[in-house]
Amino acid sequence: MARIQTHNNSSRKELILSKAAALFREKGFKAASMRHLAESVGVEAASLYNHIKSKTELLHELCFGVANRFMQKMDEVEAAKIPDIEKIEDLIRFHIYQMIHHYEEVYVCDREWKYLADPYLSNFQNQRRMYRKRFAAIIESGIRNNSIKPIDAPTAVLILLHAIGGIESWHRSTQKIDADALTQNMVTILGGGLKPAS
Amino acid sequence: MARIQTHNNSSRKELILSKAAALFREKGFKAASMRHLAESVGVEAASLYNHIKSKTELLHELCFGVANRFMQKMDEVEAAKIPDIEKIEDLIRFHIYQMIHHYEEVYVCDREWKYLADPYLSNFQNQRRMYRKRFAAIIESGIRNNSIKPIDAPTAVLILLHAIGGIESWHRSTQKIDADALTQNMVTILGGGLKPAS
DNA sequence: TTTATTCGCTAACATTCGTTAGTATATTAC
DNA sequence: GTAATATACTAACGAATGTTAGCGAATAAA
Repeated sequence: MARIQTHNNSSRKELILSKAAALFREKGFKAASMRHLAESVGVEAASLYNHIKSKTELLHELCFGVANRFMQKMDEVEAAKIPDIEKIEDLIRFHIYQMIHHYEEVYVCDREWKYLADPYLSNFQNQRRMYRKRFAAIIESGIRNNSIKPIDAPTAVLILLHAIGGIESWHRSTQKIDADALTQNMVTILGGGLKPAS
Repeated sequence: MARIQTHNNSSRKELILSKAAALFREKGFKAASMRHLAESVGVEAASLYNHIKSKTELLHELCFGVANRFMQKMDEVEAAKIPDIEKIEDLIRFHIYQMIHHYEEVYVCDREWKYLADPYLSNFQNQRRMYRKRFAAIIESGIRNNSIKPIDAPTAVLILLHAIGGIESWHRSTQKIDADALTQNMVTILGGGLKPAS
């Protein structure tokens, strides 16, 4: 019937993407149907295909959009001339920030990537593995110069990343503390577990 | 055609349950079909219904089986006469043990519970909320007697539980350290983040 | 104003889904 | 041996899925 946005506004697809992120997060990728998505966009299901190629394409774009942001941050942090422990806290803060301010996409990227189709799936898994390796390398560097407790670095990375993923629960919580306080608490607990007893 | 187990062996359903856990974990509840499950049991899809009521019933039983084990452990820990910090480490070790030795069910309980049908869904969410409250209460008690750093207890619980959920990645890892070392590392990092600077 | 393009719609498609009905066979109980 | 029960099978159902085809109206370009 009526077009919702003017023609020259190319952000129609971006609206679909953001609605898709919310829907995939709420229902899960498999349980979210194109008809649901269409409804939340305010359009019939078939009309979506004037803007997108397929349901999976939506997942591709969401996942790699998020992944690229994290990779870019990792580049910056690696290049920075600051102590290792600060690099880690910087990364933790970035993760938390992303989780809070781009909740839906980050969550989808975190929990629904396994439904990616295969050229993309392997690519994504490689990027993920690489990211964790680079994170672990920073921790190992910190261990060598005694600014970090001697622990198994891959295990530490695993703990950090999943702990941050838990903000999901905070996000849904009714009586939530404010974002800054949350960040500070997480850095205290997670960072505190890394620093050697002084 | 041929029955796979003898009649008086009542564990046919348990086989289905354990195959379901593995399948739900691998594919996700929605993406796992009864025909896939049947294949992995070695039977036609319709035959499953001689043993189970529905697909959702499988999820119920998996989720509440796990949830009940954790609730029972919490009862024990609360009743024990040991310092708060030891209670917490005890719980952490229990979580890790469960995650390692009952991986598939625990994972499914953790990540797929949202597909429970509604009398069960609310029930499950309540139990979950209650469990976290009781966990947080132990932390708060520890804070009051100065054996734990003054932090936001609900946030700490959230971090702990999700960090442990990350063992999922360890489980899939090719070059994994052994389970005891993993446990020790996690207790060091997570416990270390809680103890006050001395 | 005419022409081309964008973007909505309805209708329909082939698959896949969970599940039921009805039947046959093998085991157990008597 | 006979009756009863447990459990496997084949066939089929209605519903929901992602997606395509084709059409009409609105916008942009000429």
